[in-house]
Amino acid sequence: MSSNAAVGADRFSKKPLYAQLRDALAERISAGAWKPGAVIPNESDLAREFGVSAGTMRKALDLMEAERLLTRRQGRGTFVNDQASDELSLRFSSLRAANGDHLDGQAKTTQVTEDAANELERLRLQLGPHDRIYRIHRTRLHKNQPFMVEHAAVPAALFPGLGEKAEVASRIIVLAQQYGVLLGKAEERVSIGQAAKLVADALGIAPDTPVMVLDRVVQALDGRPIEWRVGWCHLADKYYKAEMV
Amino acid sequence: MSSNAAVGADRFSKKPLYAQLRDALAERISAGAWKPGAVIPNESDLAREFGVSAGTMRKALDLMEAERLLTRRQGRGTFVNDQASDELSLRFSSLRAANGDHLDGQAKTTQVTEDAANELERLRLQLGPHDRIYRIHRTRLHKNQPFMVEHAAVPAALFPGLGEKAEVASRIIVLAQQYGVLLGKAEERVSIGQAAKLVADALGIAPDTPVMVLDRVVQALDGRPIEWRVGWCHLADKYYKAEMV
DNA sequence: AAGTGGTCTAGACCACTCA
DNA sequence: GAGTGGTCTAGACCACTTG
Repeated sequence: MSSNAAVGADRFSKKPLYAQLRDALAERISAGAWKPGAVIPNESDLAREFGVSAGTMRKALDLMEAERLLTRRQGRGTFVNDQASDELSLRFSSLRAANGDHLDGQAKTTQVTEDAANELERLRLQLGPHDRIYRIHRTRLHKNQPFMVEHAAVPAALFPGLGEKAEVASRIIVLAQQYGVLLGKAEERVSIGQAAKLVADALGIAPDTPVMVLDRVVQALDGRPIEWRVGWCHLADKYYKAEMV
Repeated sequence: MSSNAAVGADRFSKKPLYAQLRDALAERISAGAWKPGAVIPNESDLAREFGVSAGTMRKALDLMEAERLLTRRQGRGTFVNDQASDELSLRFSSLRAANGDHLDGQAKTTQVTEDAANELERLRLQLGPHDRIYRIHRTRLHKNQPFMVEHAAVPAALFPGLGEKAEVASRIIVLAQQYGVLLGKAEERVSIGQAAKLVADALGIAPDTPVMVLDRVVQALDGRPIEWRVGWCHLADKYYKAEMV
């Protein structure tokens, strides 16, 4: 009984109830029904609304907290995370100044173009032969000094109208939140290369200077690739920080 | 009532019961009472033994699974993880061959010496002025080609008698399991340097060739630093892989 | 069929926050 | 003091594995 009707037409879904609840709640965030920073109803109200026990609803909320969608605070309530906050928006920014600080977020977007995805882009973004992408070229600055040139590609289907926007968010995390895309994990390949002429010019270094090459794919919460980005970084007085668990 | 006496003299500990249970169970693994690969008693037996409800014991076991101490399999039982297994022992090995494979684990240990920790070592390993360390020098090989020179330092107090061993495990994860140290996370700083003469000779490259410098501190589960390692890596046809969540 | 972990329920009580 | 999330309990039932 109790007929989880409210959880949607999950006819033959084999997912456990708490996972279905998470999906339903995540959809509310993605669709904008619950805004970043807002409080959501308390556990028992939500449990009642969905016709499940409080313990099951708690398990769903705990899951979403681990996925960085929510923050729960005893005595206060449960809040929708604002991915644009300082803390969360730097989640995938691995470069650090010599003193350990994050590099500040200034960026200059030099180009946004739409095109059919080439072979490499289709491979890295798991797209089909007719899918289109936006290519974004950017230079990142720290204390007004350029330190990294970036070429990014994002599936056009996920970010409709991106080419017409006056300002494109310089962090994929912020961009994703604007388009209702929930972020999952990212994977980065770090290697050493030599600065090509265009990169060297933009960074103010000599051509063929060794640079760190950052090749990163960011996934949505459901695992779909969202962004493929290659960055060429002049590493003077900086380092790349990785954490392993 | 129910007097969690079995959980130990936790007089004024403010930790929740499930966290105290985790500590008690982790101690059994650390002390060798439960061996790597072995099955441990089922949930309800453990709950009875410790005088807690099955749900609380489950929460402790779930925690330990997330910490990679246990593996639970429906219908089979709960097993102590063998940290020396292929899967787990490569947890902190971020270097990959061009095809994405892990580099094979051959290593040649060239030196193990005991000494007082110098200033840098005390800082990185959070040691006091009189603490001693073992310094380990190693060269790692892939397909019989040396690709990385490593200098590691570990607190002598945690690995007593290490200097007298005929063979020192080449992975900190394996070494830690041998000494009953439970591992937590690691943090790595990646930068670009130039091969010093000794490094260049060991790797068979020209001095001053750009190399990737891997500066890593590995922590125990309780947060204590266990190993500080600096590696100089010739990156030809390889890359460093980072995952971000 | 017996034994294991995984899910779900229902309810009590505690710890924290804030008006 | 009212409201929130956090802990803990007790028990039912399900899904999977193995003899």
